[in-house]
Amino acid sequence: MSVLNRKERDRQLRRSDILKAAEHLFALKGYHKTTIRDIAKESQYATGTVYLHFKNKDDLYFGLLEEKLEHLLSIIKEKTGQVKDAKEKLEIYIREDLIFFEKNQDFFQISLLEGSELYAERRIFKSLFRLQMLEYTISMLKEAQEQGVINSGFDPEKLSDVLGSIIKTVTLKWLQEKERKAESLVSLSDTILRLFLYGAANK
Amino acid sequence: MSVLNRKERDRQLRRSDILKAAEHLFALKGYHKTTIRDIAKESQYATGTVYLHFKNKDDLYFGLLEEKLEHLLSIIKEKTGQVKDAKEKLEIYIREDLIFFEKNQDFFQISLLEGSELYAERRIFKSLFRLQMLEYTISMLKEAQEQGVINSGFDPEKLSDVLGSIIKTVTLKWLQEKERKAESLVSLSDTILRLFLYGAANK
DNA sequence: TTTAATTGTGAACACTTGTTCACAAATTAG
DNA sequence: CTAATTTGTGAACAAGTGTTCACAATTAAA
Repeated sequence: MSVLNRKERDRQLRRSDILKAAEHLFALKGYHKTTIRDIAKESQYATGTVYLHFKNKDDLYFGLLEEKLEHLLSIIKEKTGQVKDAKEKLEIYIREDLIFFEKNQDFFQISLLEGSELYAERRIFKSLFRLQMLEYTISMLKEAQEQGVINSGFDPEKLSDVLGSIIKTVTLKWLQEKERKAESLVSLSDTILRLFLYGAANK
Repeated sequence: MSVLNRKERDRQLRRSDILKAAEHLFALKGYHKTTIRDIAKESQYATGTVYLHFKNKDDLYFGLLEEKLEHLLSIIKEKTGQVKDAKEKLEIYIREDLIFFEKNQDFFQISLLEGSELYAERRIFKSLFRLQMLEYTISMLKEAQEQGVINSGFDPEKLSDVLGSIIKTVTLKWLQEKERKAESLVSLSDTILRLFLYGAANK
């Protein structure tokens, strides 16, 4: 049994070596420009070994992406679970997004850039995670509308897209100018909330 | 001379045949999945002929993109040229963007999706057009701040990104649900302006 | 009409890259 | 320690694709 454990553990280690290399390279060069050979080399295995642990390149990339985003959703759900106030919920939602992106900035630098292009046709991503996240965000916004925090004139789905794109845009901008790393990404969450709720107008 | 003209005209016709096919295919399948063979076939020429008119694939794609966006910028500049009021300017800016995207929806369906991924490293796009558009938008927003229409607390560059991303998001959403084509894209410009200026909050 | 120049053609080239597979190495079982 | 099983290896395969080029077809010049 201890043998089986070691075997399994070694297997997991190898898998995780490869995942780590893949994450690093995808982050560095994006999906299209990262080859299986690259990943094998960086993780110091042979090309074929990668296929002992992952079905194919898509599996590797989308598995990674989905894993990360599922994690984000679970964090958000957990943190907002007990909160009743819609505005506070929104605040937490934005903040946790930013904290997560900041923590995983290497990976998301490219993922956010590649944006929707890749996802447009990948079954997994389209069906599984995305819908869940969207569903959660929409329900949160609807709640805010019911509580009178958000104007009911707006379509919640559209609002969800807009909020998501603002977060994405601000994150990308932050990532690109991280030389002057004066401010942390999460420190921008107030700005985003304010912009989303009250707009850019001068009072 | 009339001979020379016919020659040149035929040449332009061929060039435009190819451009048209390219536009159609890029719109349909995106940059990566459109091959020179595809373009040649659709425009009913041989593969090599494409290279008689365009240096390479990049040249074709980015030429097309840049041409379109330069056109958009020129329209915006023209329409806002005589307008003094910052809010009205902003209104026109948004409206003309939407009109343009609606008019060129085939092309932008994919271009917007592919988003920044491709551009990240292409010299031309990075330097030439993008900066001009950004510059114009920023100056417009600064003017709005000076006129007291927009809160000076926000960084104009960030605002420009956010506004751009809202327009992009709403456009993409509209493109994707164009079955229920009840509303035109341009009819959404009020919503965008309102959202951008006053936010989603309930008054 | 014949010759020269231009233009179109698509097969061939060069390269990339995801994936497989026969073989080697290592590990486990007897 | 030997045989059997599992696992790792990287060369080879297959498919795709941007680009070129020798040749053919067409057009212009003489």
